[in-house]
Amino acid sequence: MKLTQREWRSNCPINFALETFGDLWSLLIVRDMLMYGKSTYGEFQKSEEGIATNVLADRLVRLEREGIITKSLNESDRRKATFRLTQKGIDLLPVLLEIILWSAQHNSKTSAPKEFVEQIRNDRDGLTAKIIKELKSY
Amino acid sequence: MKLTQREWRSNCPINFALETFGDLWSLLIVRDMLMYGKSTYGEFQKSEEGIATNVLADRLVRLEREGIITKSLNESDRRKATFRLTQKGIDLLPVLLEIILWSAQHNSKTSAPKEFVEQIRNDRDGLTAKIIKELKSY
DNA sequence: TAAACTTACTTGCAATTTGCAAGTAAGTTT
DNA sequence: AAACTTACTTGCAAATTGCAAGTAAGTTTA
Repeated sequence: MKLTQREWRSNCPINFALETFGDLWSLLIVRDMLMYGKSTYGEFQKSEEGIATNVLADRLVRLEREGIITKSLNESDRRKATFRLTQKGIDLLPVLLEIILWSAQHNSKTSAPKEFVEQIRNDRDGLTAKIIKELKSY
Repeated sequence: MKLTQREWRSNCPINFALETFGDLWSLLIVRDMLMYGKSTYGEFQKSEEGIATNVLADRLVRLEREGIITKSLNESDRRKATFRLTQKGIDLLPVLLEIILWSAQHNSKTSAPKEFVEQIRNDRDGLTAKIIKELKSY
């Protein structure tokens, strides 16, 4: 019965991740939530990279399906949904931090602040705790 | 003059990475090279995920263009090219390790060996040094 | 030495995804 | 009530993906 059974290309952990968020946009949404506290469709759409409306809608649906975010109604404005990271989503922070380090090393035009990069290197745990604390305060 | 100037959606480090390897296949190739010492087209093609021939060819060209791998002729069999990771490619190891940790946590069917996951957690530097040493011995 | 085999792609094609921009329905503000 | 805002949806063309056959170059075998 294939109705609810998802096929995986392999059980390799790298492949699992790629099948979960291996596209040009998903991690940008996670970034916006983890780093900038964004939580609505309109906020994500305003990001500099300029995601298309249909792709944004699609990715939010996917990320919710993958258990990385949850979607709830905004009570003060019922046109809006509020998206929040699950623990599974928050657990992507170390991945993002390593990606930032890699990019800072290899992209001469990176907008990653030097102090931020140094902090990832020198106080990973402190920074992680700070980001998560800020996240929970939104 | 736009001939050699590449347009980036933004200078954000996450975006830089996604524009470099944000697809379903690129990191699988890097995995095969870092973890399994694969170095030829045929070896990559045999991976369990079953990449299409045209996509594999395309990704190898891209990874080379991005400076993550280099391609050289195999002198003992001139039909084959040998691909090797550059330092930029090797520097993706910490990203891969964090992805493995994340997946091990969130994929109940992961094929990542428990001892390997424990080693990532307990001796990151030792493991990194070991993988790189093995890499250079291929 | 020629035939058979292997290797790394290339090609043809259909399905799917992406990106642009206009459209739409529901909700809020004026 | 009209105007505006929000979150999508839609139409469409271009790009990408995946399947599988095809092709050229190189190697092995008889």
